[in-house]
Amino acid sequence: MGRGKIVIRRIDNTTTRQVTFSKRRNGLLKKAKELAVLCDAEVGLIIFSSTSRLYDYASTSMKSVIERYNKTNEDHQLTMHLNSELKFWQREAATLRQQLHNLQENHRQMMGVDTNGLGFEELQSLENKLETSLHSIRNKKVFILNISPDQLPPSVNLMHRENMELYKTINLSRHENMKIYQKVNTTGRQNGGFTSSGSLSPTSIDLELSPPQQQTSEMEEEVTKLG
Amino acid sequence: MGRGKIVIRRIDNTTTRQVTFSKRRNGLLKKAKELAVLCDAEVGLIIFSSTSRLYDYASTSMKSVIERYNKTNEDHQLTMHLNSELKFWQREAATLRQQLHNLQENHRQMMGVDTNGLGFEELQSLENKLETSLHSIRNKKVFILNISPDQLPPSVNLMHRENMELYKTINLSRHENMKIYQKVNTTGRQNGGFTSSGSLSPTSIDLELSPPQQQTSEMEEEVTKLG
DNA sequence: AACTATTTATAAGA
DNA sequence: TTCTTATAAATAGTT
Repeated sequence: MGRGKIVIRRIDNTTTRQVTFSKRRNGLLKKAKELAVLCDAEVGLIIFSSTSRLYDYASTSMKSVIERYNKTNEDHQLTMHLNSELKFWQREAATLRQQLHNLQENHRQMMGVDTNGLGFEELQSLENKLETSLHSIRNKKVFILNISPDQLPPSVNLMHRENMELYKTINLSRHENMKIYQKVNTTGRQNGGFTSSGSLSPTSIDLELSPPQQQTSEMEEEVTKLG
Repeated sequence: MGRGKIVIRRIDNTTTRQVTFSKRRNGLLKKAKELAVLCDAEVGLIIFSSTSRLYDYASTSMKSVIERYNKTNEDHQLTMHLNSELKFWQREAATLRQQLHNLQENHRQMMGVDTNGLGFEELQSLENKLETSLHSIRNKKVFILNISPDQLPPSVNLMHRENMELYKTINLSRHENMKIYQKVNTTGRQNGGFTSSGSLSPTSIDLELSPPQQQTSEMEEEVTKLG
């Protein structure tokens, strides 16, 4: 805004630079004042010339402006910090919620509830898992019983034998069911109409004890804990 | 610089004020940047809107600008303080110098030197002062002598009596001089040609002792100190 | 947020 | 530094 247009870069000529500094400094100070008055703003302006001379303006007082600035800055930094922390915990909560949900679903399926959406193969897999789990648990129990059969009441030993018989019977029926399924489901595999309802579901039978199959090292570790 | 000229006072209309704030704030920030770049200056600008929102610009960093400002301000305040202190002591020195000068002049006059610029009346006044002073001093001396005349060597008592006689003689001659002056100087009073030179000046006679005129309470106070 | 008639700022020259 | 002036830039009021 003058006789000629200029590009905004450092003015090389010292005299010109100083003259321009003087003019623009006054212009800037004037406009700072105007903004403060017109718009009811608190304004602080500090200018150091290249020769280190100070020129300043503050609508209230520089002390007040700087203190307010520092306070605002502190608040801002605190806000930013709290914000990032908040986001971290929100993400953490979302992850945990997801994990919880997965676990709940898994648990419901393990408990034989909410298995309508599962195909046979999935049910089979679930059954196998439960079987494995049951075996493991039974083994542990049997192991404990074997350690001190004499210390248990005779009624328990009786029950044990009784259950062994029942287990054998059930195991046989399971193998039969398997054969039937393999005959029916020679080709298609997706949701072949089999559900976990009725007497065909092995998981619905509530077994308490397993036959006395000895299991190994893992169990011995448990024994040391129990001893 | 717009469709109409405006006066620089708070804009009452809220919307207009906010719009103007937005425009002028941007303009101010732009000009602050331009000044910093064009003139190689360090600039810091802090603006709080009336709604307490912060807008700021610093050519280096606000921290740097504020630190430099505080440092400069400290230096400035220190300079101001030293300056005022300097001025105080300069004034103090001038006062003392003046007092010293006055006292020196007075002393010279009391000593009978540099009395050329004085008129007769002034000389008379000076003489009276010296007389009074002499009386006072003599009284004190006499008082001391009267306290313990036996403790002094006989030569001092002799001198005392001798001086008493001399004092009477001189006193008489002084009164004669006074009469002569009053005859000569019946009308004019300003520097009537009389100076402190020659045998007419009573102050040039060196008297040591006064006649034994008793003086009062003031002297008794002095005695207690001497005792 | 854009537009534009004006005012204002200022670059260059004296 | 200060003044002048042609011109660039900013912006007040309007759409």
